[in-house]
Amino acid sequence: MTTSEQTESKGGRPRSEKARAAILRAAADLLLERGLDSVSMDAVAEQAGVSKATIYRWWPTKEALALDALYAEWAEATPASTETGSLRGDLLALLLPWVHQLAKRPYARVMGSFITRARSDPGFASAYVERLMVPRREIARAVLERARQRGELEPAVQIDVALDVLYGAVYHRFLHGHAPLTDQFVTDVVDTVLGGLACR
Amino acid sequence: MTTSEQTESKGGRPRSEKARAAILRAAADLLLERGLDSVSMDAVAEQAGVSKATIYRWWPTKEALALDALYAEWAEATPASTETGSLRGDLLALLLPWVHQLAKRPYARVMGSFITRARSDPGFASAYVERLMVPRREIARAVLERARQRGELEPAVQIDVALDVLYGAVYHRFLHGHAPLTDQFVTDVVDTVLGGLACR
Amino acid sequence: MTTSEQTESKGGRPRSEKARAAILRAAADLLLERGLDSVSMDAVAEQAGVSKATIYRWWPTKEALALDALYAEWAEATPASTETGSLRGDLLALLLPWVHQLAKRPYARVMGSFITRARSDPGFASAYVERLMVPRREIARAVLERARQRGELEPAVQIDVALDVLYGAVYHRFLHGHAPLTDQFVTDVVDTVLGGLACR
Amino acid sequence: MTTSEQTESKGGRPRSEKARAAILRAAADLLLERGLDSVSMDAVAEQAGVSKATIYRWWPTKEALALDALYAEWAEATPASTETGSLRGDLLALLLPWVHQLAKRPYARVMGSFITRARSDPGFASAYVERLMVPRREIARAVLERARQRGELEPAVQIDVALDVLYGAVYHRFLHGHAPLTDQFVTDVVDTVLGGLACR
DNA sequence: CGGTAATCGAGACGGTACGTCATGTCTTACA
DNA sequence: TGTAAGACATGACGTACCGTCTCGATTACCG
Repeated sequence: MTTSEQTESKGGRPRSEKARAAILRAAADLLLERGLDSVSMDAVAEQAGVSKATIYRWWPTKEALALDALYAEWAEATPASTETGSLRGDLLALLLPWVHQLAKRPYARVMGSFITRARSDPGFASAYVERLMVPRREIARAVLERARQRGELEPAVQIDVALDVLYGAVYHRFLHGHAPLTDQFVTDVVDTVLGGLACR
Repeated sequence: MTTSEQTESKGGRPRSEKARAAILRAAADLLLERGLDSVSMDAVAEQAGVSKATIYRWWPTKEALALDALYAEWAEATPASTETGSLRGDLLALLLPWVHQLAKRPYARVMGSFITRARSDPGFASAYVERLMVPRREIARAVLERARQRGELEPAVQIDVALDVLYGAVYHRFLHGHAPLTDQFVTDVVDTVLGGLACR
Repeated sequence: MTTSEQTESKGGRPRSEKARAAILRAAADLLLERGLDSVSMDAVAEQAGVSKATIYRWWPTKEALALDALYAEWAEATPASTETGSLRGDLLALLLPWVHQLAKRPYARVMGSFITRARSDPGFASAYVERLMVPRREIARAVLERARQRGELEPAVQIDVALDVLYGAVYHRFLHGHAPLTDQFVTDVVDTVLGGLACR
Repeated sequence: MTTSEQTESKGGRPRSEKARAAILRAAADLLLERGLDSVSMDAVAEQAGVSKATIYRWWPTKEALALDALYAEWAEATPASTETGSLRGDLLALLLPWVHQLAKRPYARVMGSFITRARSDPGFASAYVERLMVPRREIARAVLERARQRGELEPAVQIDVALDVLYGAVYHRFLHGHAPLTDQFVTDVVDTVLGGLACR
C-alpha cells in the first residue's frame, strides 16, 4: 500500500480526519521548506500534534506521505482542459501555468527523493507516475490528438515521443537547474519542437 | 570543497593513493548496487579496508564521494567527438553509446540523490553539472554548431534550447522510468526533434 | 540530573525495569573489571543487550552511570548502626567491614575517575558526596556523639575534624596505594587517633 | 619508562631542549586549566609548536607527561627542612605552605586522573608515589623522628601510621572537596592528632 | 446502553548511522 | 638521529532517526 486509504472497518473508533489533515499540512510545509531527507517523522509528528504511530498506521514510508502531501498542490494547477484553437496555444496554456506552479516552491529537491525512492520501490514508482505525471500527460495527449484531427500535426509524429520531448525539456531544467526555467524558455521549447531543427 | 583534491603541502606523510583508489572502488560498487541512501559511510570504509576518518578527510559528504566515484565510469563513455557527416548521424553517435552506458547499471537511483543534494547545496550543484553534464553537452553543442555551418540547421534554432530538448527527452525516461529507454526511442526523439511536430 | 530517576509521566510506554537492571549489572561488572576509562558506553550497551540511546536517556554521563552502578554494592556494606559499648569498638565495627568491602574489588580506580569528574562537574560532586560519603560519615558522627555523651571524648574535640582524620587515613592508603590497607593498619589508626601523638 | 630521560646516544641530532621545555610548559598550562581528560596530545603539540611524534618519543602516556609537567611546581613548595623547635610548629610549617600551594590551581582534578592511571599501571604508580609523595613524606618523617628524640612523642606511636593520619586528613578534603581546606582546618588536624580524641 | 474494537497521545525501546574527535603509529623530507 | 608536518587505522563519542512496541484514554458502532 502506498497511500493512505480508509479501511472499511465495521466497529472501532473511526479515523480522525483532523489528524489526517494536520499530518498532511505539516508534512507539506516541512518537506518543501527543508527537503525530504532533512525532515524526520518525529518532526512531522510534533508539528502536526500527532503521535508517530498514527502516521505509520496510514503511510508506510516518508516518501508515501510526501507524495500524498504534495499531490493536492500539484493537482490544483492541473487544468481540466485547454482549448485555445491552436496547438501552439494549447501547449503553452498547459505548460506555462505548470511551470509557474513549479517555481512557487522548491519542488525539485523533493522530486529527487521521489526518483530515488521510485527506483528501489516499484509500488512507489507506480503511485508516483500515476499521481504526478499521468494526469497532466493525458491532457497533453488530448491536445496533440485534437491537433492531429485538425490536421495541424505531421502525420508521422509519435505522440508518446512528442510528449517526452516536450515535458522532458522542461523537467530537464527543472531538475538539474543548469539554466533558468523561464516563460521564454518554455515558449522556445514549444516553437523549437513544433518547427523542428532541420532545414527544410 | 566538494571533491577530493590533493592539498599542495610541503612536508608530512603523503596521501595514500591506495586508500584513495580503494575508497572510490568500494563506493562505486556499493552505491550502484544498493543506492546512495542505503549505503553507509561505515560500509564504504569497511569494504575499502579504510577508516571512516580517512574518507571524511577528503570528501565532505556521501554525495561528493559518489560524484567522484561515478565520474570515471561516465567519463569513459564520453566520446571526444563524433563525425559521421550528418547531423542525424552525429546525434545518434553521441546519444546511443551514452544510453547503453546508462543501461548497464542502476544509475537513476543515484542521480535522484544527486538532484536532491544539488538543490540544497549550491557547491555540489556546480560540481555535479560541471562533471556529469557539461562535458557531454559541449560535444553535442559542437555537433550542432558544425551542422549550422554546413547549413543543415534552421537558422532560427537556439542551440541551448535544442540541447535541453534532446537531452531532456532522454533524461525524462531515464529518471522517471514511465516508459523504456530503447535505441528506438532515441532514434525517434532525434527524428522528431529534427523534423518538428508541425505540419509544413 | 545526575542519576536515573523515573519521570512522573502520565502516558507513554513505561520504563523497562529489565533494561534498567541489565544496564546497572553490566556497568558494575565492566567498570570494576576494566576501569571507567577503558569501558565504553557501546560495551555496556552490548553487554546489557540494550541500545546506547536507552542508556543516554537515563544517565547523562558514564560517571553518573558508574555512580548508580556502584551505589548498591557500597550501600550493602553500610551498617545501620554499630553499638559495641566503647568508642574504640564502635569505630572498628564501622571501619573494618568497610575496608573488607573495599578490598573485594578494584574500587580505587573508579574512585579516581569520580574525583576527576567531580572537580569539573559540581552536580556530580554533590551526587558523589551524597551517595558514597555522607551515609557512612553520618553513622560515624553518631558514634562520636554517643561517645561524647558517655564522657569518652575529650571535650575540645571537633567532630568534623575527627571524621576527616579517621576516614582520611583509610582513604589515603586506599587511593594512593603507597602501603597496604590491612586490618592492623585500621586498628593502628584508631588507636593512634584516640591516644594522640603527643607525650602526655 | 615513565619519564623523559635523555638516551645516551653517540651520533645523530641531539634532543631539542627547546622542544622539551615548550612541551612541559604547554602541558602544565593546559592540564591545570582544563583537566587531564579534556586535554588532547594534539592540543599540547599545537600549543607547544611541536609535533605529536616528538611528545610520544619521550613520554609514553599523557599521564607520564602530566606527572613531569607538574613535578616542578610541586617540588618548589617542598621545603628542604623545617626547624621550629616544636613538633606542632614543624608540622604546621610543613603542611601550611603545601596547602597554600594546592589551593593555587585545580590540582585535585589531575590527581584523580593520576590515581586512576596508577591503579592500572604499576610503573606509573611507582613514579607517582616516588615523585609527588615520598619527598614531602620523608621530611615529615624526619620531623617526627626529631620529636621522638626530643621526647615529645608518645613512645608507642608508629610513625608510618602517624604520617598517613596527618596527610590523609588533608588529602581527604583536598580530593573529595566535601568541606573547605583552610588553614584553620590544618591547625585543627594537627592539634587533634597530637592531643588524641580520647579523654585522658 | 453497555460492550467491543479500532484509534489516538505519549513516549520508551533496539537498532543503525551519523560526523567528530583523540590515540598512537606511520611516512616523508628536512636539519 | 631528531624533528615538523600530517596522513592513517582504530575505535568511542553523543546525537538523531527509524520503525516498533506498550501503555492508558478515547471514541464510535452494534448488539
